[in-house]
Amino acid sequence: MLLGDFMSNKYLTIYNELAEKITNGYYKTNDLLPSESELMKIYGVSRDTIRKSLNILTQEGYIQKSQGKGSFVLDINRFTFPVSGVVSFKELGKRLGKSFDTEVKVLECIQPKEDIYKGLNINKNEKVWRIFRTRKIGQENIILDKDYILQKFVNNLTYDICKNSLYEYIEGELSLKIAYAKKQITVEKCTQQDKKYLDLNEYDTVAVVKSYTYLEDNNIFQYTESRHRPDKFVFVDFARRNKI
Amino acid sequence: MLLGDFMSNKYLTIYNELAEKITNGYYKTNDLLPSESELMKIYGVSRDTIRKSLNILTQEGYIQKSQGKGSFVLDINRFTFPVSGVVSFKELGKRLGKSFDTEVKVLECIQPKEDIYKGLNINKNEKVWRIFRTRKIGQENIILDKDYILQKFVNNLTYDICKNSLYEYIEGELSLKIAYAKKQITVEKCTQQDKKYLDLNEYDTVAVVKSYTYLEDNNIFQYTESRHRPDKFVFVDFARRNKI
DNA sequence: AAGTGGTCTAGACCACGCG
DNA sequence: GCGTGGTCTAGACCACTTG
Repeated sequence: MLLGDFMSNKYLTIYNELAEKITNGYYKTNDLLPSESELMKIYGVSRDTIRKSLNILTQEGYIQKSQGKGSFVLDINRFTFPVSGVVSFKELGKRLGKSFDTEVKVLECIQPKEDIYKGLNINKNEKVWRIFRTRKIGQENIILDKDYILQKFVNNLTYDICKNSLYEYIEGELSLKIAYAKKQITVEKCTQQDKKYLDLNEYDTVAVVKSYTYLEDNNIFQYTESRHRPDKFVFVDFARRNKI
Repeated sequence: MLLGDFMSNKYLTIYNELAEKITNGYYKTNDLLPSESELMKIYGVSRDTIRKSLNILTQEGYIQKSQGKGSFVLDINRFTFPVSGVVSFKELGKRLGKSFDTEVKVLECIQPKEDIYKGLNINKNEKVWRIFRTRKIGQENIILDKDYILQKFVNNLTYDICKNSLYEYIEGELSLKIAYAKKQITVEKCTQQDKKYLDLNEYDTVAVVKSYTYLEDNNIFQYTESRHRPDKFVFVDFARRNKI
């Protein structure tokens, strides 16, 4: 299914509408959603289509189903910082209603060093874009993002694109389809580079989010290291228990 | 569906079998799984049942589907530390093939202080179990787990249960159904308590995972604070991009 | 053109909660 | 007993990839 086709999908349309109503407060925490058969009538679709929509709501933490009872609306606001999932910095700003200031420090197309090309599983000679950006909250530089993007997927990059939103350009203009990412969070001693680009004050460690991003065709596309001053770092996750 | 009923479910059985074959290496990274219609024949079930199994594999990061091509096996081993999801310490040890040493430091039933009962959304008078445990890797105490569990769900707790596995007791013996958890990861200055229970060496911060755990009937059940020495802390996440 | 996954439907039966 | 969600089936048509 395409991103740009404005949801010709029934189940995604219904998912979005229900999610919106939960976010709005039309359905409130601990309310029951209409039953599946009621939703069938409301939207004029089959039960399976309704169930697909409800499954996504469940997966995303909007509702909790209970056999014999119905679908309860969960409190989506207990944590208000939804960093989980593959989300870009600009999208994050939007969700939080704040604006962050991004500065592009480095933008170049290089043959990467060993640790990078090995991590990306490419050969030595393949070129990648190296992008360093700092993110300001208030007056202080809090986050340093180091991106490495395979050039074969993104021919041209400009300061403006990097300052605005890489993901917007990549998914919008280039219509590359980002599928999934593997992330790892650690705490590391800060480097000279961290000190150079960030206002670390008394801190001598940084919280580091390393992630590999993949496209729908299963090609690795990007490696990112996001380095945060510890006191401003938050990562939030909604996890369902794996049965079995 | 029950945990204890040995998967009378077709789609879970098939999911488990396929996941096992991927973990085994029977299906290798970048292989294509048999097509949906082949799997239908292999397992003698309908297409929807196969698709349910494949959806879970997709969700868990085992495979990536591609319209017109098939289902590719992903490299499940790029990160070998699957901490994501709701997983107990003992299960983690099993997956890593290591054994950790758990010591129960505090076990008592109390009326909690303000920050705890407010976080749990209960009233002042309700009793909770307070459990402090340290986890040793090698010779050093690396993790301090502080659990608060509502007493109304768990009447009796013993040192043995806490030392072995709380989750095993809760899901096995009491057959409470854990549904989901909300987690938050931050880095905090270490407290006197951290210094008391952990071998922090030169570190003056800890990585903190706070999580609220909920049952299938939507009741909050537990609050946990897991405090890690920064150099040994890793959190791994597999995230699919949210369309729309 | 043939094969793959993606969406949607209609109908059946089961398991659970509640009055 | 009734209504709820959970599982499973059979069949249809569409969209995409590959030869």
